[in-house]
Amino acid sequence: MSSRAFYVTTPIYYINGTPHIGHAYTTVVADVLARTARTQGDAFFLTGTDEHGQKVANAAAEAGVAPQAWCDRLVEHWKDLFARFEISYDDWIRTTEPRHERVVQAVFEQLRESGDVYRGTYEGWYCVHDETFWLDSKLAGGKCPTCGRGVEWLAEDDWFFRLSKYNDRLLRHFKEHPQWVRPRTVYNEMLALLEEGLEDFSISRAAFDWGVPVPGGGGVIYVWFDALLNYISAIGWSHDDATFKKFWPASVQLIGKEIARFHTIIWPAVLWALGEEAPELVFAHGWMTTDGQKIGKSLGNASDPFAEVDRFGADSLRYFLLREAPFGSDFSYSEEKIAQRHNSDLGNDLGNLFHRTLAMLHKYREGIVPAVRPPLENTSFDRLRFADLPGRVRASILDLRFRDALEAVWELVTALNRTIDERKPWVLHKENRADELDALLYDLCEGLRWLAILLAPVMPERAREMWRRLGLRDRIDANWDEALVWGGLPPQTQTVAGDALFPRVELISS
RNA sequence: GGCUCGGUAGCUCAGUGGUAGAGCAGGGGACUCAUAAGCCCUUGGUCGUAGGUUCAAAUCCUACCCGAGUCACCA
Repeated sequence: MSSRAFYVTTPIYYINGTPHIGHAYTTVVADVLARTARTQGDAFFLTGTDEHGQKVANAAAEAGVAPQAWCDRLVEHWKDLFARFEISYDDWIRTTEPRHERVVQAVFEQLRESGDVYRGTYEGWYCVHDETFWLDSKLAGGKCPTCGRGVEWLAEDDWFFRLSKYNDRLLRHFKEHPQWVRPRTVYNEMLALLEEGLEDFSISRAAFDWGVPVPGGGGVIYVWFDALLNYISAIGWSHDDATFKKFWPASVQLIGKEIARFHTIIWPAVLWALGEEAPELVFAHGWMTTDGQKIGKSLGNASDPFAEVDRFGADSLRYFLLREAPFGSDFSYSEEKIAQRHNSDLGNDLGNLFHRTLAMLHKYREGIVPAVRPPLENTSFDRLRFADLPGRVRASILDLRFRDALEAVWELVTALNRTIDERKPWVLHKENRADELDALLYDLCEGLRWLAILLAPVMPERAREMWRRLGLRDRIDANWDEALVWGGLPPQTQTVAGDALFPRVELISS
C-alpha cells in the first residue's frame, strides 16, 4: 500500500426497498478494510444511498408519498441496519443532497463543453419498469426480456456520453493493469466487452423528472451517471481540492458483480473525460446463495437481516461473512452454517480460550495480571512464532483475502489453547510453582490482548468486550506496529470475569 | 450458440510439473482450568471423463461431460 490515504467505497444502495443481508455483506467488507487501514494511517470509508430514478419515483407513488419523503423514510432503514452491524462509515452520501447534485451538474457541464457529452436522438423499444432500452432482437415475444412487461416505442432527444472514444484507452488500461479488476473472472468478462467494442450511450431521460436536472433543461440525468459520481462528489471534487487529492484515486471500490460494467468501463471513462484517474482496484464480490439460488428480495428468499443480528449477534455474522468463503466467489448462506461457525470457531476455540484463561487467573491470582520476574522469561509459549502475525493479517486483509487473515489469527488461538494443555497451569498451581504459573498466565493474557486487537476490525463489539474484561483502558484500535509488541499488557491489571463471549446457539434441525 | 470461470476427502476449500493438503463433520485416547469446550491420535480422495506432451501431471495441451457466469445499459 502506498503512503497516500486509504479510500474505500461501497456501492450506494438503491432505495426502492428495504435492505437485505447481501447489502450488509458488501458494507461489512468495506468496514473491515477501513478499520484495518486506520490502524496504519488515514482512511476514508464512504457509503450511502442512490435515491433517483423512475423505480424510486414509482415506489414512492405507490406508497402515496412524494419521492423525497419516500427517500427520507427509507434511508433510515439502511442507516439502522448498518448501525446494527457497527459500520464505521466516515460519510454517508445521498444522491438527493445538494452537495451531490451540484457536482453532477458541474460534471455534466464540463463534459458538454469538452464535447464528451453531446445531443442525439435515442430511438427504440423502452421498458418503463426497467428504465431500459431494448434492441428489437432482444425482445422476448414483443415483451421486455427482463421483466416480461410490455414495451413502448420511444424516440426522444437525449444527451449522450462519448464512451466509444475511450475504448482503446480502456483496453490499454486493462492490459497494463491486469489486477485492477478482481476477481479474474470479472476482469475477463469486462475485457471481452471491450474487445467487442463500445458504443456511446444516453445519459439523460426525458420521460420522467425524478433525477438531477440537466443544466439548461432537457430532462434529468440518467440515474447511473448520477450515481457513479457519488464517489467523487463526497470527497470534494470541484470544491475541496485538498480532500479530493488526498483520497482520489480510491484504493478499493467494492461492488456486486452485477454492476461491474458500470464500474470498470463507464466509470473510468467518465473519470478520464474529467481528467481524473481511474480507481486503483474495483473488486466485484459474489452472491450469497441459498440452495444454490442467489439471495435477493425479488426471489423472496432473503432473510430479515435484523432478525439474523438478533439471533447470532452482529459480530458472529461479520465473522461468518468473512470466514466462510474466499472473498469474490459466491457462497452459500444458511443459519446452520452460521451456527456452526459461531459454536465451533467463536464459542469453542476463541470464547472458551478467553473464558478458561480468565477463570484460571481469577482462581489462582484473584484476576490480577501477574508481574513477571524476570520479565517474559521462563515461559513455554513460543511468541516469536507470532512476531510477523500482525503484518500477515494486515497484508491479507488489505489484499481482500479475509479468510486467509482469519485463519492466520486462529493459529494464535490454537497455539494458546495448546499451551494451556501442555503447561497445565492447574498442576503448576498445585505444586506451588508460582513463577512458572505467573509467566504462563501473563503470556496467555497477553495473547488474548493480541487477539482483541487483531480481531477488532472484524468483530468490533466482542473485541471491545474482551478489551474491557482484560482491564485495558487505552485504545484497542491503536497502530498495530506500536500496540502489537509482546509484553504490552501492563502487570497488575485487574481483569473482569464474566459470561461466555459467544454463548452456544442451538442448531436448527429441520 | 460464442466467450469466461470452476469440477480435489461426507461438507467448505488450499494446492498450477516432482511421492495428494487444511478446517469442519466422523472414530479413538489422555486430561480437567473452561461454554461436555480444549488437547493428542485417527478413518477418508483412482484430484469430472478420455486421450496426449513429459523422466515425471491435480498441475501443461486436446476433446467431451457437468455446474456457474456473461453476451451493451438488471444497485
